[in-house]
Amino acid sequence: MSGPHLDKLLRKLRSIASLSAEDERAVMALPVTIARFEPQRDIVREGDRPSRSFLLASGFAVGSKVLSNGHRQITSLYVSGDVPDLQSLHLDIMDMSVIALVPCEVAFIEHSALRRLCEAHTRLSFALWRSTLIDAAIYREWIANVGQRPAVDRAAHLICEVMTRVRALGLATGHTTEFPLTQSELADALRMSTVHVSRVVRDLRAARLVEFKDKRLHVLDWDGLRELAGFDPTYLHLRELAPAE
Amino acid sequence: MSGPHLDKLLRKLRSIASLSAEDERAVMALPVTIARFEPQRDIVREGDRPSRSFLLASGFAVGSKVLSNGHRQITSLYVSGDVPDLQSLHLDIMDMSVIALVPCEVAFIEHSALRRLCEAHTRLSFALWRSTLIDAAIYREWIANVGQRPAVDRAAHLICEVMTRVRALGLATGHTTEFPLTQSELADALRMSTVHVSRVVRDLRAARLVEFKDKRLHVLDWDGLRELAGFDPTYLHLRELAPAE
DNA sequence: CGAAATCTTGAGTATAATCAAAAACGGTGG
DNA sequence: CCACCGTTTTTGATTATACTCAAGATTTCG
Repeated sequence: MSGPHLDKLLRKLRSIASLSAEDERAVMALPVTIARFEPQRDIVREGDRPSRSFLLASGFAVGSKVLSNGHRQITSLYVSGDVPDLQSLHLDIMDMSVIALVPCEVAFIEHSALRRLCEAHTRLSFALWRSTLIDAAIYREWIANVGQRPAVDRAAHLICEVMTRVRALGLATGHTTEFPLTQSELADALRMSTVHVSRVVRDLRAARLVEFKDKRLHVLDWDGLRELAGFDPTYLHLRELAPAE
Repeated sequence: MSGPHLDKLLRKLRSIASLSAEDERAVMALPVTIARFEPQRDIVREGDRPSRSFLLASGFAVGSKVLSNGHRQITSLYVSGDVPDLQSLHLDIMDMSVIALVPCEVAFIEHSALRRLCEAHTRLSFALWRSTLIDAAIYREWIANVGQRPAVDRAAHLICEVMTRVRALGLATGHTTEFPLTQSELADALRMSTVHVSRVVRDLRAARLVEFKDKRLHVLDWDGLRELAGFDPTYLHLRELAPAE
């Protein structure tokens, strides 16, 4: 069952690597199982030992870890085209959960099929490896963001990252995109209380940098936001950065 | 020029994957260039485009990012056996620097040689990929640590991680190991001021959990420290966790 | 429309930052 | 070995950023 779902994966891989026609055919030939997850449902859970990975074909999801003190940290955001648990191909146990924020279409791909693909197509294997390395680069930036930026800059940086990523995948119209995080979820991503998120968002709005409406994000002043955040997209390792406007 | 340096790489790979005799021979046959870096020297720099990766054969290094606001975040710690910039095999530009904290012996390995190795030995390719995925898992945990734990727990968690990693590599004697970070460097890793690190370290000492002396770390009460930190080593994805004592 | 969730605002507080200065340490050369 | 220098660590006092608590407004959704 291929269909339009694997298109999303191709689009993602093309944004970070160059593939041959043969590579693309091999990707499109992957057998997948389609499933749908409602908001707040776990797609995989910390502690699971998956025998397959999944492509997020549509929707919006987050990766999260719950600590022994009960606090939750959101470690990553996923949009359509991402393969949030590709790591499970080589790591047996999940050390985070992936949670749907909106209704998500998901295409499961058996690890065995992925392994065969990697063994037969070195360039594709390297492209998938590269994809996981970019995930790691994003984690590094998040450590720095969560660690060293003041609250407003931190929020601005997250917004810059999301906007750059969705634009690279052609998922944004101008500087507007889906952004279904509640302020409580933003708080868990940005190590802030929900109260403080509310104030920070108010400040960003007052500075006429961004606007939130209907679970969508509008960046009104990209250059201003980028400067506030100190955002440099190098760490996203995109093949060609989408033009700023 | 192989020699004892590549032994360290083998030991590391064995701690996270199982290799055939043939795989091990192929690793030992890698051509390397040996270099030595003095404390505080950059081994690679943010913005570099390396044509080789390096094995840290001995010493202790950190990965760090400097933000536009001038603050520095240490994103990772590296001990002998680690290949801190293995990512550069598939990511052209460095998004962090790696800095020696003590005199470090380094074995450079050309990317071309690594690529040939991966193409010829699928199992080794997967082991190296796995190694980068474990790095990513550690980043995830750091995001959670920096984001959601109070200062003392945060420091305790970092110490637990280091101790577990060096013990898995056989680099510790009991619960004592090399630990050359100054409090200022700890501050950059744990998002604390140096003043606060001093107080936190005093508290850990007062609780008779750890002791620092001669750039070495002694864990006096492993279970107490682990409990304080809420430390669960799952995310390190070690093949067999070294026994706690 | 009503109930639940989310967001906003204000007031008081806590954790950790900053500032400042002194003590301890580590390496170097006399 | 010891005196000296720069670095690192410690301690105290003050301040700031962001948290908690609490209540009210708004939005979302069945």
